[in-house]
Amino acid sequence: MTSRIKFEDTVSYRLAKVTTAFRNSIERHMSRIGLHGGQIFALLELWKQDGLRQIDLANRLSLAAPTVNKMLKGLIEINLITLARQEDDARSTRIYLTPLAYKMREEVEEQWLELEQDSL
Amino acid sequence: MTSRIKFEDTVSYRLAKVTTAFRNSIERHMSRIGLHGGQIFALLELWKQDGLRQIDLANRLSLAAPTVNKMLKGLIEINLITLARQEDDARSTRIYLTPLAYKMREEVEEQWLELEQDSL
DNA sequence: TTTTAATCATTAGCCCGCTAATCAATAATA
DNA sequence: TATTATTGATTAGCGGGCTAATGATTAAAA
Repeated sequence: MTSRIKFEDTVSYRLAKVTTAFRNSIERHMSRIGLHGGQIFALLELWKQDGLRQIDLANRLSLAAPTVNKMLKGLIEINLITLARQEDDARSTRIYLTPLAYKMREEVEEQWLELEQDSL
Repeated sequence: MTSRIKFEDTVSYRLAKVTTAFRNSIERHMSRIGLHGGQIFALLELWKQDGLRQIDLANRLSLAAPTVNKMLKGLIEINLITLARQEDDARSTRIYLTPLAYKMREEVEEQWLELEQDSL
């Protein structure tokens, strides 16, 4: 007879449950202002520093390059960022927030605080 | 001047970081035995009780029906489950583990324990 | 200088979540 | 009984994560 783990009693199991629930919570809150969960984090970084390259953003968010690339397309779609190729290095593109993105900061902060309440 | 949140200092922000890191960790561990992160949880439930309907599994995992449906296709693909239509109710299908799925339990438990170590 | 290596962005394709919409079958009601 | 509502599975489509593979550009090395 092999040892049987009670998965439900493990930290990992509970953590896994929490993660999905929390991701849903972010999505629910941010959808109220027309955003998706992941997009917030890109905006946070760009509010701190505009004009990042994709690779910089990927590093700061600890995400893979294609993940960021796809996310940026979504942000361009809803008019929150623009991409501009660099003249000094034709490989990279720089990411710039639109005026709309700066305006949205307050709304995001509101939802973030509500999320914070729910999370506790 | 509007109040500016330091997102990095919020619980939600840190929790969000943890969620992605943890999901990656599950994926990394389970990929060693040819599984994906989400598939584990379906197996856990079916080890507890075989022959569930899709809707039952969805409820127990707190997942949407299409999510489960898609996941099951992946599990069929790697020969871990089979689906069988019910004769008493032609709407539902019952999910049955294959012998291979029962054999894999030990491997999964091993990886789960390693994951547990990493999570702490 | 020419070749090679490293860097950045991108595409393709997969898993894991979701919602909305559809279809078939069953249950409930008029 | 005939109609209507509910249920279960499925499809389509999207966001958000990943790896692998390409292509273009730049940097480094021979």
